[in-house]
Amino acid sequence: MPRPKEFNPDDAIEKAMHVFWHKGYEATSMEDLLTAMDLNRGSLYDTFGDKRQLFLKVIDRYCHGFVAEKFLLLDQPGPALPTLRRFIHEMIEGALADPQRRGCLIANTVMELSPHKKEIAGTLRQALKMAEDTFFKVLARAKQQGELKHDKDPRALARFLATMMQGTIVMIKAGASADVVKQTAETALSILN
Amino acid sequence: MPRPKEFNPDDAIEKAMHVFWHKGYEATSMEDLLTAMDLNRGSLYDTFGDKRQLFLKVIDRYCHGFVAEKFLLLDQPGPALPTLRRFIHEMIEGALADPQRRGCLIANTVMELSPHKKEIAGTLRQALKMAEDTFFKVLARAKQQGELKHDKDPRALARFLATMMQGTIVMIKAGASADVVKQTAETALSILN
DNA sequence: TACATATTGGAACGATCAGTCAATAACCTG
DNA sequence: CAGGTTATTGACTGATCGTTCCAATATGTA
Repeated sequence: MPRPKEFNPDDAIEKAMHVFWHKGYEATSMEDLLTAMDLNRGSLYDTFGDKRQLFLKVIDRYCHGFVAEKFLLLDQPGPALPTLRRFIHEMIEGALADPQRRGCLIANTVMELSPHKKEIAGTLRQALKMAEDTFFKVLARAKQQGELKHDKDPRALARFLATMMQGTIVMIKAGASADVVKQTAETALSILN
Repeated sequence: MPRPKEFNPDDAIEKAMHVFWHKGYEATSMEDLLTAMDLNRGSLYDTFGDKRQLFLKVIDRYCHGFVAEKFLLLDQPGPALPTLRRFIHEMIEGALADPQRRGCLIANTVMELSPHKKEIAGTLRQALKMAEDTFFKVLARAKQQGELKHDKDPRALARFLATMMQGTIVMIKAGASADVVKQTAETALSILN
């Protein structure tokens, strides 16, 4: 049996995630990653492969270990619409609370890389689809429970909410004030009435 | 009087714009720009300064000579809401028709650079504010002309539309289908009813 | 004709880029 | 303790980055 690693690969991935999240893919250098992850070139390349492979792992980690967990809140039983409203609200509060205003790593990557790198575009589409589907489930439940009028289309509303969420991220990154962002979200949510 | 330039600086800026629009700021090299603009290093640096200054000129050009012109459509007299709907529709058609799905240079730059580069963030915020204000004007006019119910808030709706527009751009860059994008826009516009 | 300036093409700058490699150190098993 | 295996380390690669500079050439005006 070999010598064990001196670092935790999961922790290292998470540290790399924050760098990519902050600076974007192109602007992040291996030097940045090495210092942030606090390991040496050899260890990084041996463990995670090159920059592209590391980034794919980071994206995967962000989607499954960071975003998915928050969307779990929407799967709880009980009143659906209040839960949905609370979720949106918390998402916005979280994005506003980040002093760096990094927004969403998925949206950032969509904007930076999606048109060029096909392999990663698939993963990103999948993540957005997951968000849409989760919205759909909670909206369908809301309709079933009589919280949503009969003429509302849960699928269309889910797509609308997903799109609105991305737009909100853009506005937050652009420096919009908290008040304006929240008011705009309320306007958007009024479509559920 | 000196020898005149052999190239049209405006055309050169526009060519540079398309490169930045396609690849983003960081991923665009001076080499890319030189070949696209079809001029030499000396000419480029003498005329436009360094990469950062050139990019600022590009952004300015995009905002004033590319976007502003399209928003002029909203200033026409007559029925306001149909004009607004047509504008949104055309914006989406244009973005979908671009085979490269480059989205919006302003949104791209907000996502890539806004949190880091303060000087450019101001220009971007200004551009987004212009969009919001133009939406506001047309919505205020709609309300005045009785096309919009009395309980609707033009300012809130304008911010909503601006945010929705950005979200739509993200979805288009993420590869959403034309049908879904248009349906989602219709859902968003139903808020005006 | 002569001066002034722009273009051209390329050489070269230091810095940084992503990635490689071999020597060294640390650990586990036997 | 010894032998084997792997992690760590830091120097090193070639390529590319943005930028500067220069000498040669071309073209306008005075």
